[in-house]
Amino acid sequence: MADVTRDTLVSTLEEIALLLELKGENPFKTRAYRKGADIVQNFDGDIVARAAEGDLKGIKGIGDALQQKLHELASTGTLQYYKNLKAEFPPTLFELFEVQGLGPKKIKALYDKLGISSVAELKEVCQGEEISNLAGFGAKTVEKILAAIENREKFADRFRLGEVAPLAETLLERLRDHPKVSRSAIAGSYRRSKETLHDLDFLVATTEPAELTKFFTQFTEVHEVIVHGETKASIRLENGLQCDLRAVSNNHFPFALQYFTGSKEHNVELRSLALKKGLSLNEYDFTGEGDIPKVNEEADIYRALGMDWVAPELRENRGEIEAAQQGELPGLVELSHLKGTFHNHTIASDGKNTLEEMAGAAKDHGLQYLGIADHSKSSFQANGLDEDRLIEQIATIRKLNESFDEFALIAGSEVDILKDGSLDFNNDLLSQLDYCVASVHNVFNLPEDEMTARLIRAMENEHVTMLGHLTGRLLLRRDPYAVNIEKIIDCAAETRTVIELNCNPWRLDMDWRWWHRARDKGVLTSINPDAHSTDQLQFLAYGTRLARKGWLRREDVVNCRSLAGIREWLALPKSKR
DNA sequence: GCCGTTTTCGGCCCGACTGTTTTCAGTCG
Repeated sequence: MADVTRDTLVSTLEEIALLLELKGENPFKTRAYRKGADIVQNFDGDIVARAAEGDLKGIKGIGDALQQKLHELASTGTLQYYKNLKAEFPPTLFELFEVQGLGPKKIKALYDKLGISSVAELKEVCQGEEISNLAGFGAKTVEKILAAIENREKFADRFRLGEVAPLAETLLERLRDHPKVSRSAIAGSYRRSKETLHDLDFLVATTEPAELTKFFTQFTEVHEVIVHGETKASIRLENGLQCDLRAVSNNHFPFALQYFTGSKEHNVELRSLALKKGLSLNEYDFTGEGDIPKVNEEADIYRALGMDWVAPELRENRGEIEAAQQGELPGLVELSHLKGTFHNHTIASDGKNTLEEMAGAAKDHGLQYLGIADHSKSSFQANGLDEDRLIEQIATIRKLNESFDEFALIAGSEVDILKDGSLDFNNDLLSQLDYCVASVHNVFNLPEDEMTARLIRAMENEHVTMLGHLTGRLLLRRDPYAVNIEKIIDCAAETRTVIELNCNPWRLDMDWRWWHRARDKGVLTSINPDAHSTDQLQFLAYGTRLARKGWLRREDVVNCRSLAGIREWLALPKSKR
């Protein structure tokens, strides 16, 4: 039987939705599959196991038909309904959905009338005369399709949060500084702190919307203007990133901010709550028969619906609405709560800065302590330290600490977890350290049960304080290695091993979707930048955003403790932490 | 295909923008 993962279920439902669209099926049926895919994607729990056991009753949005199909897929590895649908169209046809401006109707027309079933064929036909005979495909449409094909080849579809954040803030500042702008924000998945983004959604409050959309399309970074209207414009920047601007009145701003922040699922819930109160909610206003609540800022909208304001990071329809109604939203961790951090490198291994420079940078960030965790000897590609060099580094750190006032370096190691789960250093040496981060840096391709056992063995070591970058993923580059995260969380709770939240924008690992569950089992985290240079301490900001997204509070994050507090905590036997 | 404190049938979000359609369809978010 094929290995069915959550991703298998999600992508199958999404493909069914596309196929049904191509067949011109009832759009609401299509939507039901797409919604189902979303529910499976975001389900908090082992949805694959539940599907395999046929235990999907009571999940809103997954009715009888989807339950049956998910069960068949999870328990047998295939889905006949999907196979039959898929057989009706050539497999390459799906590529066409990646071309901006092409939807199901146009793709169907291209396929039915001209037999186009791939991007290569589309490109060819667009360069000839034949396509102009097709209704709805005029000269401009053809030109746009060719440009979209070129963009698809040239630009990425998604971007890492850390890769767009500096640019996003620069552009926002430019809008904010415009004299006709009274309020401004970036909404969308950027505001929700998703780990990767498709686009940026800018929003301004202004009395002169047309002037602002024009201003926006004239930014020097613009590669092309995709749309440009009176109140809305879309541009593509030179790096391929799409940016949208909505210009609204000051009164509409809170509604637009709420609406364009999403997520879509969160908003659907909010609108249905509004309806129950006799109010209709859209991106501009409340409307309705009775009293219309006064709204000056976003929080007023939530208040009017009888709930607390929900931090944008939580707006994924994963329980935040119920919590907000009951006044039970968590007090989320903030960047300013961090008093120190672990997992940082120096020139001793593959870092760019010395101990002294890293310490100075940490102090500049207002931190009271900085944990040093250079690589261990097996990571020879990273110039990992052997036993002698590590012992020397510990001594250097102890000595340096005598020169600090109200600051300390904490001596650790990022010790490799070897293939069998044993560690790169023996316990004698590990016991001389203040703490230890254990990470996998090689043999990524073990079967899931072996990889899980490997990590569990490492966590069972009393000297392992925390697990580094749990899945080894590199966002948009390398998939996570196979590991049973539920079992790792259970083991972390039992062995009192901290799971790191690695802040490197390429990693952001463990994934935010697991933190709420881990937290509820008593697992602690450490927000670690994995800094290889002084400037990478800034990654703490990304990690904090993702920790918030995972519902984490100050008390769930060990490096929110003061220097005195963390020393006390580290001095405890692991089982008492 | 999903759902139900107005419904087990009849609804299901809709506005902005573009292109080609002489009054609106398709796409996107």
